[in-house]
Amino acid sequence: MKKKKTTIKDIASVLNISAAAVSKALHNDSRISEKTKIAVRQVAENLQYQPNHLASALRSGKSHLVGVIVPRTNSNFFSSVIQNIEEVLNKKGYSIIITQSNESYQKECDSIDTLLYTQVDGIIASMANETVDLSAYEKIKSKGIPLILFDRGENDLNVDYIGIDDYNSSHLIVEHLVENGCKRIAHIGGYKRTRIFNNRIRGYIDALKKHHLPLDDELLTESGLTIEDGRGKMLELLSLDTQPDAVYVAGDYAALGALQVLKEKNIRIPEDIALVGFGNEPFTDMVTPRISSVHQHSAEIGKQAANTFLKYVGQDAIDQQLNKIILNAELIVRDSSNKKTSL
Amino acid sequence: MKKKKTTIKDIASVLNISAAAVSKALHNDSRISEKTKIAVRQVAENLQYQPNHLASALRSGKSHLVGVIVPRTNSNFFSSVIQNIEEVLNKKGYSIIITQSNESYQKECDSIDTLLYTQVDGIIASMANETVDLSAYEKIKSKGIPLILFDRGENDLNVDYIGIDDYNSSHLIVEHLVENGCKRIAHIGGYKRTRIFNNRIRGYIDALKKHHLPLDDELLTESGLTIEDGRGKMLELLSLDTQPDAVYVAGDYAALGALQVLKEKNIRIPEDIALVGFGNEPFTDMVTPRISSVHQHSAEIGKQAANTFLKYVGQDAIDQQLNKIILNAELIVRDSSNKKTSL
DNA sequence: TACATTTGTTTAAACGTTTAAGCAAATATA
DNA sequence: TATATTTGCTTAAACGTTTAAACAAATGTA
Repeated sequence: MKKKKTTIKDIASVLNISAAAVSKALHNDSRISEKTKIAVRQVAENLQYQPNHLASALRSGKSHLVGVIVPRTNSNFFSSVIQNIEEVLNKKGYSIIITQSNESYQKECDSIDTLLYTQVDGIIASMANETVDLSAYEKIKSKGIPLILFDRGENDLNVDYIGIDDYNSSHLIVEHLVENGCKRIAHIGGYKRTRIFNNRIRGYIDALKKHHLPLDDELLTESGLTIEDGRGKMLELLSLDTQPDAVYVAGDYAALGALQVLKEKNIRIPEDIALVGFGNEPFTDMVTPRISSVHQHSAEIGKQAANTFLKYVGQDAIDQQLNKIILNAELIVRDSSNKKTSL
Repeated sequence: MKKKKTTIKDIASVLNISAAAVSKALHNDSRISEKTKIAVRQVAENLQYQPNHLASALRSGKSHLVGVIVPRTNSNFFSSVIQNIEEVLNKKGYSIIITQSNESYQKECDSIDTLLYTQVDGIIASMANETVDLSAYEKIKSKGIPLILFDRGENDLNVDYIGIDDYNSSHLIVEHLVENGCKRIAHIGGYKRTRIFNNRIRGYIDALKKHHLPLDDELLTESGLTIEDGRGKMLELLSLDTQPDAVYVAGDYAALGALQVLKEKNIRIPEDIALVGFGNEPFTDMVTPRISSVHQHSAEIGKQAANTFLKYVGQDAIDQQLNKIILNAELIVRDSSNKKTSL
């Protein structure tokens, strides 16, 4: 009862030729006659032949599969990156296997094992927040397949990286807030151990200095940047003796939490406190007031990551270097921080 | 320079035993001595042995890969379903390959081909809006691997299906609106050719009848349910001679578009017009006013889909039937339709 | 006509596993 | 002691491709 799959041999026996000839015909080899090719294609069609990837990948040593590891897929940023990676790679005959780390180091290690086991030709990854031990990533490198990091990267791995200029983004934001008359700017940041959040924090500090603004420890906090974190940190900021007149949040979800608190406390936005998020998640444009945020060029990041992988395809020896592609982020100014239009 | 991967043979030659023995040792075969097993595991560790999935899958005929096809991953519903599918399947040693159809029939066909080519052991899918020709799905069935549909299904395929009770959800919504004093309820629906949207429309019509409300053609529209569609259809409804006092939108994104229009026109929600969405996307709880919506039990759907697949694993002959698992959806009442709390 | 090249195909090995079958040695059974 | 069973391994084939090497036939060249 089990359905027998048609193989190259079945086609061969129908036409009384060798399996090798069939294989070559299907690959349009120049040494196969046009007549045979047409016949092979015809029979393949009739028998509903489906090439077996496992066999060809095993034989050729190329699986034409690329692993993609992201913290989660349900943020607009990551799903947009993925979509663009897929688009570029599909055109070149590659499929992608997506795995989510859920920000867990353990899950990330498992994912890497699964991907290596599946014999992917390369891995494109954005690291989990938790990840500090790089051995799992070293393992990828040791297998001799290309590893491309994006957004959440790590210099020490010495591989290609695509991301935005986080340090400079903070400058843009602080500058914008200063222009809007803010003088006491707080930062609800991510964990410093994650490079991108560290860069945002450094940028924040340096930008304050540049504009001769007070650098107050109590205005700078670290968290996981969930909605709840945003609420909690905002409440803390409000309980200070001197409240900030602007809050720059390193993630949109946390910015949303902060926004909720401000609204509940009937604090006017942006008049009393201006708010800027990071990531330009679609909801920042949906809530009231709309939240200013930083657009991360997710589509571009995805495309560049895919192209970087393709650069290595066909190379015998993969010798990767720390090669950073840094895109300029764009600040999207909306109601939550724009005092000028609300005049 | 190319890095040589360690194989089972390398381990065998180190220990001076056969490759078969190594294979069995790694699979904990009872006919291999404990001593050998320990030695094998030790050497495997030392040589950084990574089993080759392609080879084992080819030989055993089981790839332990499951394909998942969704319209897109960036909705909360789909990413939650995926996450739960992955969770259940990972525990049983399966990995998933996710592909997005982007609501395109062509892309869906390509995805199916890629998945079959990759020799997945089964496919879990939610169909694209565009899809009417079922031949690509018939092809999956003809390969003798299980096909599980969720959310966007099709009876004619005679396979397992997991979804919510769309027809009844419409009843819940209409009932809720009637209880809130609404008498002229419009429906911004999806395309009737998609079964779930058809069911929502049928439910809407029948519920109106049940409550002896006018069934007015101009109150019932079809669209792709994007934000833009929601805006357009809402504007149409507002231009009617007698405006509705409630709008039931079959998708949250379109509901958001409708909400934007209502706010722009300074129409009070829910007093002048009550609004209900569908899908319980996180942003429905973020916007002002918060949008009432229907929770689709995405986690449960994912788990059930995965378990349904697992049911077929190990069966020689897959003989699928139209077997529907229908979950009860839950109406989450929020500000946009709740007149009682605003009294 | 003799030799070289091109064309179209076949043969056979290989990719890294798994697994049925076989077999010798060790152990148990009578 | 002779026979049966168990233990621990080996051998060899198979999974469905790809591909290097070989080769006969057809065609080109001198």
